[in-house]
Amino acid sequence: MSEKYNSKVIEKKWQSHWSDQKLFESKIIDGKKKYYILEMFPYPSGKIHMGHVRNYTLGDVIARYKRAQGFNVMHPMGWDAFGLPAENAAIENQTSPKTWTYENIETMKNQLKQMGLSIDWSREVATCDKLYYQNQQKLFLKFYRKNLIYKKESLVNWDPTENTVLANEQVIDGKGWRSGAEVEQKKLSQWFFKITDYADSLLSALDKMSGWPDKVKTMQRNWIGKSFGCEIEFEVSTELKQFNGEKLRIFTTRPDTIFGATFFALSPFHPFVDDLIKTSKSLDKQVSEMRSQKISEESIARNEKVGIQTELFIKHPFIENKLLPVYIANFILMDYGSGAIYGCPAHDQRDLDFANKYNLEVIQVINPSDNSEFDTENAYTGNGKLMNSQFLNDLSIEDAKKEIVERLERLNLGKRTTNYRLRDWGVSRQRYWGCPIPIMYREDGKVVEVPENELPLKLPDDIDLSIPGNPLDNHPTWKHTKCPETGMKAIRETDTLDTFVDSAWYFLRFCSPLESKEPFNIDEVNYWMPVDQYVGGVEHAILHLLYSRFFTKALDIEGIDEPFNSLFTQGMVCHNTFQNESKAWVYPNDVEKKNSNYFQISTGEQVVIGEIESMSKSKKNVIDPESIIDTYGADSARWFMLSDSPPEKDINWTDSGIHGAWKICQKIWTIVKKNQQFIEKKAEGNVPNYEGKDLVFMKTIHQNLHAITQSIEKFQMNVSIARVFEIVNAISKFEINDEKGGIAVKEALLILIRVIEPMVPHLAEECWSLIGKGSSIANEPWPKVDAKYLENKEVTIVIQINGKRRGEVVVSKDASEIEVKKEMQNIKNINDALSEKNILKSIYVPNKILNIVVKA
RNA sequence: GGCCUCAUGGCGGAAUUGGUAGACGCAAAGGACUUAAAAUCCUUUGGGAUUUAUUCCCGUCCCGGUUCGAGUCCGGGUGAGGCCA
Repeated sequence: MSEKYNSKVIEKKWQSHWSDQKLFESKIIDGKKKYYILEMFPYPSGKIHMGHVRNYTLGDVIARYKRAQGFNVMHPMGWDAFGLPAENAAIENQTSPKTWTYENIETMKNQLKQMGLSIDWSREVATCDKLYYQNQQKLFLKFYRKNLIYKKESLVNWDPTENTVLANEQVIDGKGWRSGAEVEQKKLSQWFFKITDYADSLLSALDKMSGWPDKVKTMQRNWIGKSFGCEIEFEVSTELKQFNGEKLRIFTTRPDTIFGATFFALSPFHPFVDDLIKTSKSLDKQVSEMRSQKISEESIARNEKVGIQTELFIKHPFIENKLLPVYIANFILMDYGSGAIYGCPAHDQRDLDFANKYNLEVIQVINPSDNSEFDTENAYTGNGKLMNSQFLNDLSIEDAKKEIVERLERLNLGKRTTNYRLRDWGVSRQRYWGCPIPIMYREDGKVVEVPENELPLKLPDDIDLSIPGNPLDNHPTWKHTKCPETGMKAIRETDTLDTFVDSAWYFLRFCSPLESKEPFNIDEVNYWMPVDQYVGGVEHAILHLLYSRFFTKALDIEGIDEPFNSLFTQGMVCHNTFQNESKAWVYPNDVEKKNSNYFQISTGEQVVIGEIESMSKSKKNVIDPESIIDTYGADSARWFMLSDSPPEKDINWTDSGIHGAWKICQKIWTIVKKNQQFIEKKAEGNVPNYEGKDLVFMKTIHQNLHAITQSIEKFQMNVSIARVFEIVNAISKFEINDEKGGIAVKEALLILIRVIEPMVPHLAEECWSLIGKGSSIANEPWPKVDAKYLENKEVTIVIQINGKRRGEVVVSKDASEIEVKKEMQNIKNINDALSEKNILKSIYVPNKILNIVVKA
């Protein structure tokens, strides 16, 4: 019994066994119900971290559980392998993005294998493989021909020192991350996917997606941001004669407040402003200053609203001779609506803040229904009746909206519209390590597709990343080509695609990863799609998931409207941060606790314990899964990830947690070992009718089996782990008195070993072979709950008096209220409580509770 | 600032969706085994009171409401977290 479970040896053994047997490779099996489980594929950044361990363990539990339930499970894995970090790493390490990426894939694949995941590695794809991006280029052309892709001018973050476009994450406090230079907003011609064509369908489908968390659906709804309102055209009136009489269009959701309009505001990025700044040097300067500040919805809501007054005025369409001053204001987004508004300070907080700052008129046009006083600091946005509004007076807001829109339409000044917050998806990246865009620009000015038979349009290997700018553009020869049709000279598109494009269809590619003619094989897709369960981080709640949904809809595959049937978003893995005296971050495994202070082991320096944050390389608060797996085993790591906290919540990594996980693995192995020969001896035989404590024992086992099954279905892995503990505790406490007891323990152990397999598969396999079962437990079906153990002949009824628990009685199942009351009379406590009281009524919930309402 | 989510012992968290609050684990304390420690096993563990038992009072962030009955539903507040290209 002193022998210990050696995870290192045993885990290796079973991993080779699974791989030799090709146990988890999947193919179409007609007539068998499929189950496609997918976890978000990782970016090959170097090594896996605890977040991956959690994500993939959760997915693996589902994969193995569904397999046991008799599903034909597909559980693939791949690599989101294009992206900026590879270019940075390549510069840093004097290597190429390709070498760096493939080396990381190799490392991380080995680490994932060490975790014992039931992955079908025969379906592995990497988005940087030319077979993958070749097909992506075909999809690009397909969408291009469907008019779902177009080019337009759009703003980018421009680093003037490095002459380079920066990604959002490379802009820190408005400065370039490497150069420290002030980042400018520069206009560049870029490719866009017309996701807005699908705005309505992406929005309305959410209502039917019951397998998605409400939180994610809400985020997507808000992101799409559908609103009803109208467009109104206003006429400019000014001394500047080139602008006089020009038309400006606005979008508003509150056309009813038009009589409260007291000013007009344009986004600094409005095309009109481009012309306006040409008229004045000082205006030009002020506007470019305003343009350099990044505008987000958050900053608009929080920051001070400032404006630049222009020489323009706007004619009010319904009030004769009324002119509204036109400002260029920092709180107007060019991307939302039409980049212009009229301001109605009385009933919009931003407008009121602005009006107060510039002493603009405030005209109340809504008479509050709650009779609240008119307030010059807080805009009234509630319900009410119109006032000060000519023909709209006394109408409700809804009626006023209808009336004004009708009038505007009749006068040809405006029209009813639906507006979306969602913008088209800009996919151009001025980078090397991405999918090349299969387009060329011919010398006659025509934009031409690269013909399909010339695909893949490959990335060149000989690039120089040390030169600032776009490496493909800098390459001496790559971009120069000829139009295959006309022989004319042409320049290739040197931008590459956003990596979100790569991940917008990988789940389709997994269905037929080796298909060479087309992006995917339609028969395979028809069998496997949609993904039954998708598991990943909530940080992808919007972009990745929305883009994937867009791709799926745009591909127009019959019968497949949505890619992911069910979605589960797991929480992050967190850990304390540590900083030494020079404020440098210190790895937690380099920290020891002495008394109540913390010290860095390598230097002896005292360190300060910081916030508990999501594990990230930059703050070094990472625990290396490799050393954990080495010390405690993959099963312990998996167990820890599943136990205690609900999967959707963030967890803190603790040493005591992993130690506890290791202990229970040892304990399970010990009790199986203890009963090993016994089980073999009593190997077969009919299940007896249990009585007495044997029956109580079997009830405990089956009730917990039932609970484990239910909680896995509900993604409550922490609860199923708790129930496994109860089974283990019950078995180790159980005393075998006779042959029946022995059979009961055998039955219990077989259930235990089967149900732990999704969580700790190596341990389960080892126990399974220990008790003389052949083959792999992964092929065994999930144990069936025997209903007879769930029913009780007797139930405990709680007796309440005035809602307070005063005792309990044990009666036969479905006993009547009269029986319960009869039984109740034997309880002194209750009799005391009822004496000299008037019983007003009693509420009886069969098999649960009896509540007696009394009055003194 | 807007939208969304959450709040239960020393800690992570359960609670059949309105019906015995605190399952299970961790930590802690006491005991057994041991020369000792580790490991393992057993016991106790929300707070308080007392007549120490089928006992009573309080208790799920705070205030109020609905209900025979609220951790769970409704209104208001406080605090924490997420998202806002």
